[in-house]
Amino acid sequence: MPELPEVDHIVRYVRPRLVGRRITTLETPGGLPRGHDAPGTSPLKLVRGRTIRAVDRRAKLILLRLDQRTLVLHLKLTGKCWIRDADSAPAKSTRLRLVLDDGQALDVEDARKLGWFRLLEDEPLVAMLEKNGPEPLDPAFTLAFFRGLIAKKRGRLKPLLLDPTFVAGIGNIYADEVLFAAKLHPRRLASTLAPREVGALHRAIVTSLKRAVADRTEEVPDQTRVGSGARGASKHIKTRQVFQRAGEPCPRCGETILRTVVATRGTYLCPRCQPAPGPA
DNA sequence: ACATGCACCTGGGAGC
DNA sequence: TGCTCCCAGGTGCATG
Repeated sequence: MPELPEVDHIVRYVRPRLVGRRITTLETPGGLPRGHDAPGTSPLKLVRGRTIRAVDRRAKLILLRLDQRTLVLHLKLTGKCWIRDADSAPAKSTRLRLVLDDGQALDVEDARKLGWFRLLEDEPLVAMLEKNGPEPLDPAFTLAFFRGLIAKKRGRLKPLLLDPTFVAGIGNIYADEVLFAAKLHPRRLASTLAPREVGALHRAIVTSLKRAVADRTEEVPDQTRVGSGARGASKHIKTRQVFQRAGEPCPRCGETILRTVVATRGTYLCPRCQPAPGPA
């Protein structure tokens, strides 16, 4: 489900409710994703009795810092996090419930079971985090830095933006929003960008993500869909210029927004603002 | 080394 | 109501 702004929002929501709390029990009411052992036999059992010292985000990962170790959560496409009363009935798709010493619980739900969680010591944690690309909202993500990154790339822009080792945190929604903001077609080759287009792309990445983070100010994140399913839209659809808006007018020029497929992913664009590259 | 496309899962909506 | 088909916001890995 979530990309950088959504994961960031979830972290801001759970952090004050988790930091300083001790985990008393670990439950897996809806069954674990593939590859996970039962908690009684896996390293996950080691979370019991530990105190949550901090909650951080890196890329789309949620990091629950415990004593000595870190519980890493990846929500993938359909993962959600809720703070619930520990007495409440868990949702059907609850993969993990961490019961806390104040009677609350952290529920991790994931209908498609694509997400995962792992308890890691510092060394493997650092190795895992290093595989992610740079954080686009970090002050170090300057235009000069970005020029160096993209100079080595030749592929099409959409799959490049979706590559988590290129830049962290961008998914299918923000890839389309970024390319629209930069007025670049998703099939443009990175190697064909003029210097001012690289500048526009850099600016679009930073401003689109910053705005999405700043928009998410409610205390409890919107992790639901209205109308739901694949075509469902969260209430933040208002902040989207093109994504899932096929058939609607472009907010910039009024041309009809198109849906197409690029690198197997549904892709939305304005054909006038984002002219297609030549056949070559 | 780099680019591409599919596999991994399940569920919801549309159309018949 | 109950099919069947299509779609889904991520990423690791096999394949060119």
